Amino acid sequence: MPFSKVESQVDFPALEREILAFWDREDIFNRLRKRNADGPRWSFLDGPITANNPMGVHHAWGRTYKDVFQRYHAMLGCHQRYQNGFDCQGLWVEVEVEKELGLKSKRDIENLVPGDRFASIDKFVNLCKQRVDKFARVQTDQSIRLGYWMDWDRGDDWLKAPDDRHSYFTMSNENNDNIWAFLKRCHSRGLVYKAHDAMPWCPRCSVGLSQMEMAEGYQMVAHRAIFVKFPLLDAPGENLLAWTTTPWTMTSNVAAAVNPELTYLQVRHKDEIYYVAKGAFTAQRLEEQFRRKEWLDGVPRLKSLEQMFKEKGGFEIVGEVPGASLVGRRYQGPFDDIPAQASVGGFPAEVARVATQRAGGQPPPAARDAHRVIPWREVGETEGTGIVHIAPGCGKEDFGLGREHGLPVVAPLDEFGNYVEGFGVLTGMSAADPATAEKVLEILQQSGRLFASEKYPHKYPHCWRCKTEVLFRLVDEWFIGMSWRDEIARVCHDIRWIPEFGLQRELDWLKNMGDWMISKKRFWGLALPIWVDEFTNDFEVIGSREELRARAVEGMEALEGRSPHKPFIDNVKIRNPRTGNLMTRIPDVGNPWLDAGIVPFSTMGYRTGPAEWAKWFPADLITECFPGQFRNWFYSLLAMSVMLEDKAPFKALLGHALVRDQTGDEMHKSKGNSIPFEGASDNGYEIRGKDGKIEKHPPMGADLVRWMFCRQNPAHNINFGPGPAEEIRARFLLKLWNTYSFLCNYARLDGFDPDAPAVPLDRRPDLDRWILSDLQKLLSSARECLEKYDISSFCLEVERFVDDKVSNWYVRRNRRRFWKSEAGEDKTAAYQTLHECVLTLTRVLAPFIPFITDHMYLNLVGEKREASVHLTPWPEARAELIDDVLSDDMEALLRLVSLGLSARNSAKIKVRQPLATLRVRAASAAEKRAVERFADQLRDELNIKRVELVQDSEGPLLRAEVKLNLRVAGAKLGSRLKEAQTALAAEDHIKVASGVQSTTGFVLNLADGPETLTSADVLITYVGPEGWSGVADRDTQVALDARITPELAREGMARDIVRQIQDLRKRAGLEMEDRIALELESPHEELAKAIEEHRASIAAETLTASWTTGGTHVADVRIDSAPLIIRLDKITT
RNA sequence: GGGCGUAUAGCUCAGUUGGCUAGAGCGCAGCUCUGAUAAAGCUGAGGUCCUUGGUUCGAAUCCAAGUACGCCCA
Repeated sequence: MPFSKVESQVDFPALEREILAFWDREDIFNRLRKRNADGPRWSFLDGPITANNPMGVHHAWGRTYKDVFQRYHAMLGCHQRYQNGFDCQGLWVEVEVEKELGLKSKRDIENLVPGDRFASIDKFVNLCKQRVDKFARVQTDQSIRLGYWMDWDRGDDWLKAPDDRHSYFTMSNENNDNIWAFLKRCHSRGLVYKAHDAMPWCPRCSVGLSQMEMAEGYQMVAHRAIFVKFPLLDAPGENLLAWTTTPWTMTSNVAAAVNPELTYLQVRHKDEIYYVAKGAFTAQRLEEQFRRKEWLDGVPRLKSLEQMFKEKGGFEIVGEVPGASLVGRRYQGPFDDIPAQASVGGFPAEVARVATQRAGGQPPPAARDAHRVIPWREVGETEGTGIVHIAPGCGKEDFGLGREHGLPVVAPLDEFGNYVEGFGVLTGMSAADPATAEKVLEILQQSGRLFASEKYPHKYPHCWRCKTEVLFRLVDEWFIGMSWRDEIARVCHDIRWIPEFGLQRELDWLKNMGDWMISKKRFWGLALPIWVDEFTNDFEVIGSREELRARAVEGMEALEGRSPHKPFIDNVKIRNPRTGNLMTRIPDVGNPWLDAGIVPFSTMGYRTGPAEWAKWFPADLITECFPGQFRNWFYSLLAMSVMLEDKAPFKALLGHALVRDQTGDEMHKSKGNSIPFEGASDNGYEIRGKDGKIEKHPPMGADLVRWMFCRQNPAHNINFGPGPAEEIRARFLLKLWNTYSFLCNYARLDGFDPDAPAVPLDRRPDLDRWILSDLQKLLSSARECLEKYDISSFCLEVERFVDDKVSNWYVRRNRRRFWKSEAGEDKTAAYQTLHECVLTLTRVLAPFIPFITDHMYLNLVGEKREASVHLTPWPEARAELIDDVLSDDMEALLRLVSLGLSARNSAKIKVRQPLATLRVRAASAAEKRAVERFADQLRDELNIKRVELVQDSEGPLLRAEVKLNLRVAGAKLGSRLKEAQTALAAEDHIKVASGVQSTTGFVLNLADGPETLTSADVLITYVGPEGWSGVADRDTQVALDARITPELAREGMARDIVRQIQDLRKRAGLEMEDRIALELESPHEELAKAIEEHRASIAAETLTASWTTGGTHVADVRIDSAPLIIRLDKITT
């Protein structure tokens, strides 16, 4: 039985929980999948979510999109995979597990089981796996609550191995094998290589950071910057003046770089000469940042070099030389007495060995013998001295320059960021420790090499996970050469990027990126399948577990039945076919974007069922949060797919921006402005406002959260919070709900049968045919928008349809058709029309707000029904119902009503007071038709007796009256104001009115010259004939007869009386259909007369069955200040 | 330094291939309606469509330069 009573107060979260239970109980999702099993395929590929913490409300944006498009395609009958993905491996999980265990460093992990490194790593890796499982479960439950329909793991599924679950896990064996195959393919093209490089390195995590990771962690910090003297060997008393923000790297100085194109000054100061770039000497360093307050507290404004020289006792500029003339000059380094500087070929020994090998057996000189000036065009004059200290073991560019110029490398740090042996008193000290910088300063001070020091604020990279400052350290890492980037760029053009600028972003990244560093010196991750012969440096890349099994000569037994993770895989050895030596796997794990990028292959059966795979590849759509992913997931997806198949792995990409708080600030747990998912869905949540006060807010429910994301333009950040939520709830969800509840509650009372034969369209009134026509238009646009993946446009259109059209016009105009007591075709038509609108809305909105729509659907349908709205087919527009002329006419009517109300407003007569006549001068054919065809609507809506259409031949209906706006025009005209007033009065006001509103303004000629008036200078009123109120909008004019005759006044009183009676009925607790006995009593003559005149209509409006005296419910009210006593009683029959 | 994006009412944002007097919501002011009622509606005030130049009969829209902000890269 449809139409159970609908309360207007609704608890959406509770309703949603009931629907969740219903879906579960009735197995709706699986019924849907079964129904679509033979349908055309629609391939969605889920980007794996990091299973490391519970979801926040920001995760719901992308997940809502994912669900919307899958549900939409399900309604179209498409067969889908519904596979969610979890990203499992990587440093972020390790860091959280470390935190849980209270570990401080990599060494602590290796000593987790004291004294047993193997067991320690095994234990740690297992804890990482457990953490992933734990949060994958949490996120699964949260996603289910969001209404996200995927093939979720439930109950015992969680006991299965990752490979056997419904969601995919990037730690699975299948994922691993596919990545191995990818790497082998890269190796077969000669792209895999190992390199020494000075890389950004986190001393806490003991791990190198890739280019993509480093980009995430820039923070403003102040470093001790130093100006150091490099005495030139060929000219005693002359110094290069070098500058650095990383004093610890001075120990490893090898060269100094100048820009050969710049001019350098010779500055004499205390009997010595200093070389400094000319522009750098006087540069007001970081002055701009200082002024913009991009600064740090406690850091003084920087001094120019000139100022420093002056303060230290004055200077004299004695010459200028081109930078090129400095190139090649040799100097004495700042730390030449330490052993590391004296080591031939570089330092430490391994570095010297590799360099010697590279140079064909001839070792480079020791660093202290290599100091000279090298040219570098990148050297600038805006910071420092224009002379850059080069330490190839401590910086990326330095390393590159060193290689270019054949310089030795001095690498000072171990994996914890401490100086190794060979650095004198500094050995054992941490480069990250500010005290070390002070020690370096002290040493340079003592040796007379320190010219000056300062605190220098700048953006410096930090470890994006643990926020530790990054150091640059010489390491050997494994890379995939990206010389084939053009192949990737080519397929980018095959993809539909939404927003479109995505393509440009991706191409930009591809153009600028370096080689892909794929190794990580950590524990929890993909085991890189690279086996090395330590004696010859031969290496091999293994392409699968089967291949490894075939090649393994030891350690394989222990790996069988285990996932290919550390530490067991580390014991597997293979033999070098060339030398017969044992080959050992490199200890590194892989970059986690390898894990995520392979999923178009690993999750669709690339290795195991190529025929099936080909049916799902490439995916029709992926959708993720934009920022970051161009260099992360999108990049790895594209790279891996191009390497394996030379094809884009997806056809369309829908990206969205970030979730901000409702004031536009970034959400942070620490700021107290982030919203946990459960808080938004069910529990309510607290946020800290800008004033620091904590406010509690009720839950929004999943549908509201979803709708807020759906209606948002994906290219823009969303300001999310209780304010916008409440606004959208009131404006859209409640409007929809109120309309639905209006329909149900009346349909219930009237016993409306939704399955009864339809009243033919030509027998339904214009209003019915209009709303049905506009409904069809909405449906076509729904289809169009969804095919373009543009849901925000559609959502905004639905909001307008529900609010402006259905709720505010159709229902309001038709209320009486539902109220009237007699049944009949007109009433049935009204019900059928509104029912169709609301029912169709539930279907078209089902993908977006799946809970509310299903609840509504189930209460709206009769015998002809599916078990759930989600089992209904997508509603297609019926072209035969579209009537464009009718839509135009209705729009014209709305405009005329609005003008009429404006006219009433300016006459200050309330709508309840009936008036005699409205005259309309129409500006368009549609308006003319509207006046004729909808005269009854106009009369009713504006409470007037008569509507007249003025013919064009009758001339204008209104006169414009223009007066100077004294406040504005007075300021402009001054003493000429009086004259202007007179002159203006003499002008044709119609012409003035149109003149001031044009772009040129209206020119008024005054005694001492013309004055141009604009619309701001005047007040324009449109006036009708005496006693009429007129309003104009563009060329449409309406005039309202504002004269209230005594008859009209009494009729107005009668309406007021009705309202007061209705009010009393309600206060007396009567039901809508209850009949009453009524008494009206007033000593006021006109009021009494009004009662007598309108007794019949009052009775009809208020369901008065008899007139009596002495009712029990009494109200003492005033009608236009005239006293009235109302007494009534419910009649019980 | 390079690339991409954004700039429209006090706030948040729509504005299609260039087209009449640039719109909405919130907020503000004044009202109204009243059996969808702890709901709803109307009217109004409020705009240098970032600036300058160009193309055009016509520019918020297209082009160029500049400014500011955001993101990415170096």
